[in-house]
Amino acid sequence: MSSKAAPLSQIDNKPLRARVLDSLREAIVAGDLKPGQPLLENELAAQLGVSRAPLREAFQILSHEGLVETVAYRGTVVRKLTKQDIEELYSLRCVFEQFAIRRIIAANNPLDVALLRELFDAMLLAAESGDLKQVNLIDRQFHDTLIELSRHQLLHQAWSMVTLRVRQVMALRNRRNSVLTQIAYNHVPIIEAIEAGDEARAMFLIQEHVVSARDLIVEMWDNGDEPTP
Amino acid sequence: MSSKAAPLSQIDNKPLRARVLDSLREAIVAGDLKPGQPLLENELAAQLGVSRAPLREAFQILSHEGLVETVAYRGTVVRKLTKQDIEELYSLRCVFEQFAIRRIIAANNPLDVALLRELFDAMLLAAESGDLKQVNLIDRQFHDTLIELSRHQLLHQAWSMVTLRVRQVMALRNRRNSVLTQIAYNHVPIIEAIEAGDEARAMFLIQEHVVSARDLIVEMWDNGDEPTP
DNA sequence: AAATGGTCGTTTGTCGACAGTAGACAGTCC
DNA sequence: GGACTGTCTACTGTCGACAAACGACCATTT
Repeated sequence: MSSKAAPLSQIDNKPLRARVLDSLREAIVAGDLKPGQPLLENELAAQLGVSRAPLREAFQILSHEGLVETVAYRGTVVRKLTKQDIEELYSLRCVFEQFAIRRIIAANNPLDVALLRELFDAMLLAAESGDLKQVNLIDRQFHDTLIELSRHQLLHQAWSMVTLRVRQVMALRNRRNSVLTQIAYNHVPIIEAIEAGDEARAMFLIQEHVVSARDLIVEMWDNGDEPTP
Repeated sequence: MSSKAAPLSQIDNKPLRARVLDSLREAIVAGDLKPGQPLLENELAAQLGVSRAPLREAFQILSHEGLVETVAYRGTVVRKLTKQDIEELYSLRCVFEQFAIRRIIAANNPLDVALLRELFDAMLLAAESGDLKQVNLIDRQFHDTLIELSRHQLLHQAWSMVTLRVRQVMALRNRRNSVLTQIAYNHVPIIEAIEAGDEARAMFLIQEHVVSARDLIVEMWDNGDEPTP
């Protein structure tokens, strides 16, 4: 965000609600606030050292992002994730990425591919040093970059709704390490298909990629959709 | 929203912010609040007879829906619609509808097609009696129904962001009457393709449909993207 | 015993008041 | 004269307090 050569870093002057929002969102997608957990306004306000007003304004956004659920006069809880939620999440994610890739291919800008290759190199590096956290971070960056390179603000906005909850899902399960370098190498054919302008192949590959990611999650998702008898 | 055979209609017990939200949203998508128009909190609160708190909470949602733009300490204005916005709007809309139709075809439920045919009949009826407003309403319902029949909550949520602003766009231009019955008949081949399970054809048709709708708007969009010199 | 009705405590919903900020305007120094 | 600086104002941001609504519990009635 900040320009890199600035002698003095910019003072964070964002409204409180924005900082509260970021804080809560991070806690939710990181899994610190568990699904189903009620968010009491008084308690949270005291904990964050703010009044209820900015907190409530942050809740509005979170609710619209689908991270929490608010019932009038009943309160706000972290949204639960059912198996169906996950199916929907990944299926829409796939649609978004396919659309983004189509646009990238149509734009046909060599710099785009170069950027993706850069990310891949970084991911490979992290994988070889066994840094799982870093691999995950770059993996996320890779897919976020796909969306950004599509240069479609509205898509970008819609994407944020999906990617936030995907992060939440990944945080809530114990990610098996799998083979790190294998994860990294999975991205190569996608980049190559984009580079070659082979739309059909890119569509197929990204779908495979997302579906396999989904399957990893879904099969080990323990909580049932309908816990009521 | 309300069930139709209820002897007593439900008393509106929604929180103020929700009613404020609906009111503002309707005013914006109907074009009563013009793009660029500043929304002064005090003024609007007085006008609606509420305090600023629920109004501000409504602003949060509207901002997240892309209908207004809020700058910290500067205020909130109705979001302007540039040509690029419209391009993005319709391109994403197309992606959403294609995805919805793929799911409808996959579900292969005859009742879905029946419902769509029903809507078509109603549209045709309205078109023949020259009721432009009604045709537009049913046209909207038709496309909303496509999304709903996909039975994909997340898609439905993302769709609302798109459809709201499409309504705004349509409200802001003076819709040429064109040939009403022609508009209605445009939907027939789409329904037939769904019925036949011909995915490729349905994809093509809905794209044509959306693109032609977009072209009608874009070509007569007068305001430039960058009015600043 | 089941169902109805009332009370109470907790939590959210709303309000009015105060503090803070950005931009506009005018004044001052070079 | 030009540019910087100080003030002023209208608006947003935040707060604490009060009102309203819900759910749980208990008393009452049939």
